Amino acid sequence: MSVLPIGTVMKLTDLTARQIRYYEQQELIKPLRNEGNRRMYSLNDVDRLLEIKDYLDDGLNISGIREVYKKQSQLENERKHNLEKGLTDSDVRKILQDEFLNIGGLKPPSSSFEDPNNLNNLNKLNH
DNA sequence: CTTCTTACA
DNA sequence: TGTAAGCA
Repeated sequence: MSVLPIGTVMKLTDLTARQIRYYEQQELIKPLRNEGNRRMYSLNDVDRLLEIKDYLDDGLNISGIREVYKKQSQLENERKHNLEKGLTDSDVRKILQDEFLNIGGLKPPSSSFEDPNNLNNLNKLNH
């Protein structure tokens, strides 16, 4: 996956080597190293660098961007975790929607809440 | 020639 | 962030 030397990435992102290495220090990207200790970047690294430029333009600082990616991988893990329990994204949305309706007391136990299968899903979700 | 690390008028 | 130095 990682085959691009820093020189190529510089041209592709219009960033200086200094900046690219600095963002690595800040753990915004994690390029691999080849046998000669040279940094090798993937296309995903390039995309991320381009993203970082946009965030910087939007006024975010390094730590702010770090938090964005942190929360991002956080949600990513939750999604995977739910999938492991047999719940698709649409299942989760449906369950969450039913919860709101019932908490508000605006809707008596409906078909969905009395459905054994949905109760089972709720229990899994509240793990 | 390209990249790496370290350091700083 | 830029840039120079000394290696690899």
